[in-house]
Amino acid sequence: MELNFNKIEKKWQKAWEKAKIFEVKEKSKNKKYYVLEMWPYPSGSGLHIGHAFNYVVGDILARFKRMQGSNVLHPMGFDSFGLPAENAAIKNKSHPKKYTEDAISNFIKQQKALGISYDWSRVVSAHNPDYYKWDQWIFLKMLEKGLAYKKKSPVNWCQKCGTVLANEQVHNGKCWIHKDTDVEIKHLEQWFFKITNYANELYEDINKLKNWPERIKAMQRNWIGKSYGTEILFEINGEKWPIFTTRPDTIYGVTFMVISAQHPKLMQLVTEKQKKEIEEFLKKIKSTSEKDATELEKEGAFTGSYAINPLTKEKVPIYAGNFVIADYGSGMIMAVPAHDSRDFDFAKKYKIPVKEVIKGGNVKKEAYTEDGKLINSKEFDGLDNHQAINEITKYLEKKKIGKRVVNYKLRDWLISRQRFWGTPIPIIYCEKCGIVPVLEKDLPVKLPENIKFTSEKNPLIDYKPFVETRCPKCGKKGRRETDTMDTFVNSSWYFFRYTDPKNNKKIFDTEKAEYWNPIDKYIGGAEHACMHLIYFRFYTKFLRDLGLINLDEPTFNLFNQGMVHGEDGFVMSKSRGNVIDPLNIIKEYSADTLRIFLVSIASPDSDYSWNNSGIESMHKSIKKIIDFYKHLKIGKSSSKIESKINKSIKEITENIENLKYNLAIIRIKSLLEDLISEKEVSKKDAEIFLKLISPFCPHITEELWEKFGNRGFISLESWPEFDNTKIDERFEQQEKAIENLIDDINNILRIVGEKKEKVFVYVLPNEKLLYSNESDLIKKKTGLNVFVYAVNDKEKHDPNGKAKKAKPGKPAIYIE
RNA sequence: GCGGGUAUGCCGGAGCGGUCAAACGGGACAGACUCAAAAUCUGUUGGCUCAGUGCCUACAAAGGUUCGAAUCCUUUUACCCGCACCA
Repeated sequence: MELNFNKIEKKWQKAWEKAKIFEVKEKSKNKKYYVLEMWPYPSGSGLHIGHAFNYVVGDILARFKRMQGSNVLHPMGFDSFGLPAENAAIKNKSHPKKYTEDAISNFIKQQKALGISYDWSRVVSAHNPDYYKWDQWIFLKMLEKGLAYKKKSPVNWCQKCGTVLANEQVHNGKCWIHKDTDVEIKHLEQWFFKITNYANELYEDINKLKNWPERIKAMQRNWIGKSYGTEILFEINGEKWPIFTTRPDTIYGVTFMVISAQHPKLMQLVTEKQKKEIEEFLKKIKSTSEKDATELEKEGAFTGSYAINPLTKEKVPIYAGNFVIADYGSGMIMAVPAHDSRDFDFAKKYKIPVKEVIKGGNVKKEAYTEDGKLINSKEFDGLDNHQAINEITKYLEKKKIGKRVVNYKLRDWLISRQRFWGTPIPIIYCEKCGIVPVLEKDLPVKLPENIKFTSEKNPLIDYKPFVETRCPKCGKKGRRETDTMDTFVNSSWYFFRYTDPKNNKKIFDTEKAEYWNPIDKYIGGAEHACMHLIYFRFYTKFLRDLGLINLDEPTFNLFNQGMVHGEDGFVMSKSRGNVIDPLNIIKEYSADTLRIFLVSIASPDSDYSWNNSGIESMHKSIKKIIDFYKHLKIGKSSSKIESKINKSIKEITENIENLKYNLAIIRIKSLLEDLISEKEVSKKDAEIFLKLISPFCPHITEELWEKFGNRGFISLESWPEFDNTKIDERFEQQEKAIENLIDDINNILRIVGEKKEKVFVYVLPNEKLLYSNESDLIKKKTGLNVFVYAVNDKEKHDPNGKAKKAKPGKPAIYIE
C-alpha cells in the first residue's frame, strides 16, 4: 500500500490554486496578519535549501494564523534586477529579460511544489515596468525633496561587476558579490540618496524595534555609528576649518594635524615646496591600496601648512595621512599623540613631539588612553578628563570657536550603477537646461528590449533610441542618463506594493497599505543587516514624509532563520559536493516530509546541518501518521487521551506562536504515539490531531481530511481550542507511576541477568485497577507476563513475601 | 580594537532558579520477531553499588549570589558573526 505522495501533493496544490483559497482582501471581520519572507533574487539555478527553509518557516506561521482566524497576507515576488541575468545575456547573446523570466517561472514552480500558501494574485517582479515605474517615481520625489543629488566623489568600483558600489556593498575592502575582488576608488559623478538626513531617526528608532534580533540591531547601530563630540575651529592660512573630535579634553596636547589623503581640499594646503613630497606620497599609497587595511602602516607627508590651535594659539604642522577617512567628521583630525595610539605611532615615525595632558601613563613609551586628571592645560588643570570634555566644550562655545556636534558613520547611499539590468534613472541631460528630471507622466522610462548584449559595457550608452531624447523643459535635444539604480531600491518598498500590486495610478493605495502594514512577521537571513534592512526603514520613513503612509517602521518583528549546512557541517557549495536540492528531497520523500523535517532539527533561528538519516526517520513518522488513520477505529475517546490532546493543543499552539516549531513537532510525535496506543478515538479528536499537523504537512492532512468525508479544505478549518477542564494532571501522574514501575522491573532484570518469564506486582487495593489496566503496556516494555495483585489478596502468588514492601504509588515486585 | 552571540552527554539539540544524570532526534550496543537479513517493536547508552535503594562526578573554567544553579552575577578561556585606522 505505497502512497504516492507526489500525486497527492499535486492534487492539493491544484485544488488550492483553483479555489484561490489563499487570496485575501482587506474587507474582513478578522484581524489582519502580514507574514512576509524576503523576496528572492531569481537565480537560474533555482531555489536552494536555504530558500526552502525560509519559505517553510513563514508558511507554517501563515497557515497557523489563517486557521486561527486571521486575515493573512502572505505574498511572494521577485527581486529580478541584477548582474547574473545580464552576464547570462552577454554569454548567450540574448536578453536578460528572458533569463530572468525563465528563472522566475522555475522559482514559482518550485515554491508551489513546497506547498507554500502564497496569494499568487499579488506576485510582483522588480524588472516589470509596472513595478520599476514606481522606483523612478520615488527617485523624482527624492529629487524634489532634495534627497537625490549628483556629485563627483571618490566611489567604490568593482572591476568584476563593472560598476560602482554603495558603501554597504563593500565588505572588508572587497565587493559583496565578488568576495575576492578588491574595490578600487574612482572619482566619478554619481547619483546619491541622502539617507544621512534620516541618520538620527534611523538610529534612535532602533529602540522601537522590540522584536528584532539583538545582533541585527547592534549591527545597525554600529553601521550608523552615532557619536557625540565637539567641532573645534582651527585657523589654517587665515581660514577657519572645523575639526571634529570626541576628545576636546586633550586639546592642549595637539602637536600636529592630519588631513585625509583623499580629502578634496588637500591640495589647497600643500605649499609649493612640499608639492613633490606629497605627490610622491599619494602615488605610494595608491600603489599599496590593495593591501589589507589592517596591515597598512600609518604613513604621511608634511603639507607645508600649519594650523593654529584656538586655545593655545600654537602653530602645529599639518600632515596628509593615509589613516584618516576623508568623509567622516571633517576629514581632518587634531592629533594628540600622548593620548591616542594611532597619533602616537604617527608621531614616532615622523619625530613629532608628544605632549602629555592627562596624568596616569608613560607617554614616552606609549599613548595613555585611559582616564585621568588634566595637566599642562592651563585653567583646566586638575579636572577629571570626563569633566574636562564638558568644561572645555562649554568654554569653546562661549568663545564661539567650537560647538557640540553629533556625527554619524553612515554615508549617503550611492545608487548609480553602470549596468543595464536595473531601473533606469529618470533623468535627461540638456545642453541648455542641464540636469532635467523626466516628467511624471512620461514614466516609466523603459529598458529597451531589442538591444544587443555583446560586451561587459552597459549597452545603453551606445543605444541611440534610448539615449537620444528631447528635453522636457525646452524641447531641444537631450541625452538620457544611462546609469541604472542599485537593485536595493527595488526591495526597499516591495512590501508596500504587495498590498496594492496592480495599481497603475499610484505607487499604492494608502488605505490598503495602512491596513496591512506594518509587517507582522518578516522572515529572512541576517546577511542584509546593514543593507536591505536599513534601506527599507529609510524608504518607509521617506514615504511617510511624503504623506503616503502613516508608519515609522516597516516591521517591529524580524525573524532570522538559521543557515542550513551540508551534512559535513560546512556551508553547502557545489565545490564541496554537499548541496541538498529541495526538489530531489521532495521527489524522494515528499514535500510534507521536507517541510516538517526542515523545522524539526533545531530551533529555526539557529544554524544546523542536514542529516540524511534524520529525514529518513521523519519520513517514517509521516507514514506512521497515515497508517494510524488507515487503521483508526472511530469511537469514544478515553478521558486520558482527551487530557493529552487538550494539553497538546495548548503547548503546540504556544510553540508555533513563538516559532519554536521543533518543540511543537516533539509534542506532535508524542501525541501520535499516545493515539496509536488507544483502542479507539473519537472523530473529533482524530480531526484535531490532523489540524495540529496541518501547517507542517498541508498535503497529507488535506488528503486525510477528505478521506474522513469532510468537504472543504483543512487549510481553512479553524485551529483547535483547548479545553482546560479536560486536562487532568492525574493521568500524567499515573503514567509516571507506571513508567517508574517498568523502569524498576527492567532494572531488576538487568541486575539479575537471568531470563525471567513472569512478574508479580503487588499494589494497594485502591490502585489495583490502575496497574492491571496497564498490564499490556508493562508486558510490552518488559517482555514478562504480568500478574497484578492487591496486597491483601489471599490468593496471590508471593513466595518471597515481597508484597509487604508495597507502598502507595510504589508497588512491590517479584520476578520469576 | 569595538560590538553581538554561543559553549550541555558519542553527535545534533531542548532546558534558562528546585520536580535534572538532563526532553526529543541521530548513532552505537543488546533483546524480540525471522531460516537469515531489512523493516518493526523493546531495552541500554557518566561512574560505582544494589532485586527496584543509595552514593559520587557532571551541563567550557574559576569564583560569587541563594536553603538550592546547567539555569542568575563576575572574571577567564575557546569558537562563531558583524564593523573595523570613524578621531
